[in-house]
Amino acid sequence: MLTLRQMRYFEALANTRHFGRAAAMVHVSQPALSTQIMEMEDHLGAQLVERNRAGVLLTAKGEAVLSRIRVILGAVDELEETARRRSGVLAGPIRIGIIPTVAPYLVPKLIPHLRQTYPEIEIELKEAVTARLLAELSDGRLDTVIAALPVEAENVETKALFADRFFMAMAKNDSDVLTSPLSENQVDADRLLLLEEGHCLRDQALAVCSAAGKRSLVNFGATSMATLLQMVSHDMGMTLIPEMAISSETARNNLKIVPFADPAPAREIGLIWRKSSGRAEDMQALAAAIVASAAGPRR
Amino acid sequence: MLTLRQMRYFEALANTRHFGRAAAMVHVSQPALSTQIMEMEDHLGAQLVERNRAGVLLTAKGEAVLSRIRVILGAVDELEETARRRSGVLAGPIRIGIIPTVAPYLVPKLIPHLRQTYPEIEIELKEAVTARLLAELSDGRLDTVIAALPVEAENVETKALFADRFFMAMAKNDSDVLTSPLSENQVDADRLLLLEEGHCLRDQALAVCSAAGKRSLVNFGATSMATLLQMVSHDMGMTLIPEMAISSETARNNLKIVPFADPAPAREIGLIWRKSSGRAEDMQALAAAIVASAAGPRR
DNA sequence: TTTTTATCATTGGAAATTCTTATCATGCTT
DNA sequence: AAGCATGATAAGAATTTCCAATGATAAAAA
Repeated sequence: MLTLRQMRYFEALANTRHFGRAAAMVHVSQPALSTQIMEMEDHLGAQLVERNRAGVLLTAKGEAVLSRIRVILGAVDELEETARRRSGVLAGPIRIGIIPTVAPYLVPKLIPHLRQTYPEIEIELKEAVTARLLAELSDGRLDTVIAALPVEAENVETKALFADRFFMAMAKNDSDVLTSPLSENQVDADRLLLLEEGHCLRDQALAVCSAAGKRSLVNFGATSMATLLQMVSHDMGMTLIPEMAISSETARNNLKIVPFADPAPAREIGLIWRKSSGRAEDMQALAAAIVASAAGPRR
Repeated sequence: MLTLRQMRYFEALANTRHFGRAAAMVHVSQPALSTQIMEMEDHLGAQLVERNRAGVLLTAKGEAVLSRIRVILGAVDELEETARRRSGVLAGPIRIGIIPTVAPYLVPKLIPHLRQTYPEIEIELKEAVTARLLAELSDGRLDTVIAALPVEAENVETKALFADRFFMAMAKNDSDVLTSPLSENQVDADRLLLLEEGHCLRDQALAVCSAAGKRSLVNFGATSMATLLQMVSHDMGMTLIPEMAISSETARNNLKIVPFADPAPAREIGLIWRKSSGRAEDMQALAAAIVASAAGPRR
């Protein structure tokens, strides 16, 4: 069996062209190195070096083998270095899944914050609906998921991060005159616009407006909050908007934001990871970073 | 210390996602594999796999390590295969040096002959004057040299291949009328054309014509036999031509070839290799191939 | 609940590999 | 011929790797 040890010895031998000095270079006795070189030649079925009084020469085949060995040893060094360099909290790769009704508002604050706090972090992001994210979490393609709690998943741990209150968004010139603060049963379910199937916010909106039974007029199913609010600003209806989306989505739209009466309905955003991941420390740090970047710039 | 064994075990584990099956795949017990994986994680200072009842998951770092490991193992396989594939007489790489007054006449016959007889041979050729070839032979950049004997070199073995008689070449319309066969002192040293310094044929020509002391008229020093005979055919003088060069060099030139009286002067072509090369078998085979291809097509 | 099952970790001692020291063999140098 | 430098060989010690048996744990079944 060919070993890295043999390759390292062989490279030393090729560099020094001398068994004794090569042995010293790899901190081993000369017979030990001799033996390994011989075993290597034996295993490869070829003479790699020529033994002379005046030192050692590589055969043509030895040269060919040497150049391949150098490539291999280089790759091994790289492997060791990259694997080892990253250690500590949130250092190295982490794969995060985020639901679409959170991602656009959280990511622009979270990522820079993480990069600054944990310079060695390597973030990979995935945006999808909760069910898909949980599936990927479960088979190991994600390390953690940011979604609305509660979630149905096994073998996971969960940490609540913050509550995200709901508001009602409608066109500034909407003819409906609603008392502010709003009470939940004032909402006309026929005018309620929703995200497409699968988004948890869709279900939450229906629950809040106690309209699960009724058929919503615009059953179009928007693919994103931005699209949804675009529709709202064209007075096609109204929708529930989570607090964290307000500042970025109302800046450029013709929208009026109406609060609900206390206790305001809200969703709870949480962090989810596999119990078996052994990354509790990373997860606590990540949770803190999320809370900080979601809350920080708000004030 | 990271080992190939650990990498092989890890790859099996990544493929099977199961310690027991991975262990079976590499023909080892499960604890043995477990231990190696743990040592690897320890050494790299990073968790590579996540242990679950429902199998095994790779961490993000584990995935990164895996892809590098696959590259490394692939390179090792290639190394083993290419090194081992070639074995047997004159199979694999051989670096041959040939002097310029032999190469153009021998190589076109020798190379096809070798390729046919030893299909796995990989020939690398170098053409240079004897001194340079012997230097490269001595420091291992060549495996063998084809040159005129005797040579001054240490730690080498030598095998005489064949004698190569000298003839005198002159322009067909040369005004000198020489008796044929020629005796050596008939040559007018002032008309003798020579190769440049360093070619053994230059010294041999001077020796044959016993003109070492005299200054040759055309001290131009041609760089090759072809050039030299070009000059001869333009009636700029005459020169010594070795027998092996005659057929190809006279075909297109306006030359007259005059033999010497017996015993005709000749050079001896031989094969030279390092005593320590351990390739005596290859060398005997090569010698036979050279004799066969130099003599064969002559009759 | 308790039991069973599946899975990976741990332990203890055997087997194998690898190492060191001492010595040998060889060919060059003196 | 003796001395020197170099790599090979030998014998036993140290280290690594392995296996078989067992433990620990959590999910699945009873």
